[in-house]
Amino acid sequence: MKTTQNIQVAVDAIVFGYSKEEGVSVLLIKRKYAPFKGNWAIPGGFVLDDESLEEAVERELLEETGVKINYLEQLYTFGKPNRDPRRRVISVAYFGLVKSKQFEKLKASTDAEEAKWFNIKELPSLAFDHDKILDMAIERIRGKIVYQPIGFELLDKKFPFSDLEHLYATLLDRPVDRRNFKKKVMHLGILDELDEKAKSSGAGRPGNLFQFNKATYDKLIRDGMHFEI
Amino acid sequence: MKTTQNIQVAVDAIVFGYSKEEGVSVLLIKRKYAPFKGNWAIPGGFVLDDESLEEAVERELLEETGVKINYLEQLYTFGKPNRDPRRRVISVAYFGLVKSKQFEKLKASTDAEEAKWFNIKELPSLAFDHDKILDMAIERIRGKIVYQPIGFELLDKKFPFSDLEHLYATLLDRPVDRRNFKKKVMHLGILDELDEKAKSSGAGRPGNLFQFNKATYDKLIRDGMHFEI
DNA sequence: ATATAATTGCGTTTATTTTACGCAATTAAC
DNA sequence: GTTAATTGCGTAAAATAAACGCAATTATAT
Repeated sequence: MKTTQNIQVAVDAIVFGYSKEEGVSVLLIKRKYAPFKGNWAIPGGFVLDDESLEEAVERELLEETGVKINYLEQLYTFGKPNRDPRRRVISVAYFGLVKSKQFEKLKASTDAEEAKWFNIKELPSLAFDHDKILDMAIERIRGKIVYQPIGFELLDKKFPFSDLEHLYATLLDRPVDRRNFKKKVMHLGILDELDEKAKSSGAGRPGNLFQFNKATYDKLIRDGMHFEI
Repeated sequence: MKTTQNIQVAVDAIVFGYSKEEGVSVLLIKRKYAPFKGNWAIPGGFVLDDESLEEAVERELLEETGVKINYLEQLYTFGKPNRDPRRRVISVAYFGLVKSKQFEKLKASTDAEEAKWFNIKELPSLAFDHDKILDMAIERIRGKIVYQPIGFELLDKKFPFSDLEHLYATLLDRPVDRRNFKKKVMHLGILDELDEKAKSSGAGRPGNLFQFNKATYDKLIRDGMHFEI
């Protein structure tokens, strides 16, 4: 009742990073081997027989880019018969987030000739059907940030409030009223205001640092709270 | 750089149906073969080398249950190494909807000894990790019905307004104010009110039939409309 | 030192949306 | 004809979101 299948299973990871200077960026690699040698692509690779999909993602990311992700969720599985010119490959795409601090250290290796962050407004065209995958990931992060607290996964553990505001404005690509935004976010009751001040990042009055309180968030969610920005 | 993989790719389909009398139901099959012989399970099977994932879902569903689905979307991919006791299987789960009319005609065959609709409030425990998959599907349909017009895919093409109201109340498992609900839905401008009256389904005053206008919906969405119930 | 520009912190007012609920009209069943 | 069920249309109050004012704090330039 089952014919021997000839399908390979891969994972891909669309990883986003953020900094106030660079905006929202995505991690891409330049392919070292054919097909699409020299083209930019989403990092990823084949799943080993005894590892979970998530383990495969983390392994491939570390191998190809040196990056450790902070948040990972499944995006979509792409399985059209001819998406890879060599053979049938279905690819389970994940979408991941890294914290600001991790943002710089990249070291390409194995299948990747180079790893690099690209601002999501200045993307090259990609190998395979990776353009489509990336589009879907960008749509997902934009859609999700308003009803799930994933924005905090892109910031450092402690951050000035203005960073959060700037992240939302950048990602949603629209102005955010500072006062209403702060009212809304603080009213959720999931941010702890610390006693430390941010080290002056230039001009202006430095404010306190804030920190996302996941335990409180989980508790509130259990009690029926509805997160929305 | 790539070791020969020994992973099988399957698809599963969680199919929901609805009728005013039976409520929201899900289509399950009783397994004819080991493992889990005689257990209820989600319909599905292995993907053939040259078919897309969606084609595989439709083929398996037709084979195992005789049902043709009206709406199909990908749910999640399950890939933990030991979810199938025989060998490594990753399963791409889809979630589908059928219209009320299709609701009755079931004919089990191939791997299925029997196919049957189960109300989502009276579910048996299932083979493999199918309980988890089904939970996720129920969560998805509940979550999605409020921000995407998928409810109409469960009703017949023409339906009395009260059916729509009853569907939302049943699925969301909370009372819906008839007047506010109608105001909200009609204000979206995506339902055509027909001149036909529903044939009296019992007592009370019969109202007009309504019909979802997908063309209008698509146009409004392009113009930035936001569907929400 | 002092003025200037940048940024934070705390408000108020107005508009919009959601929720709660009243009540007459139509129809089938008794 | 009366009753029960259901539809169709509305209004008032409550909650939420949007628009905007302005003083306080701090680094930088003069």
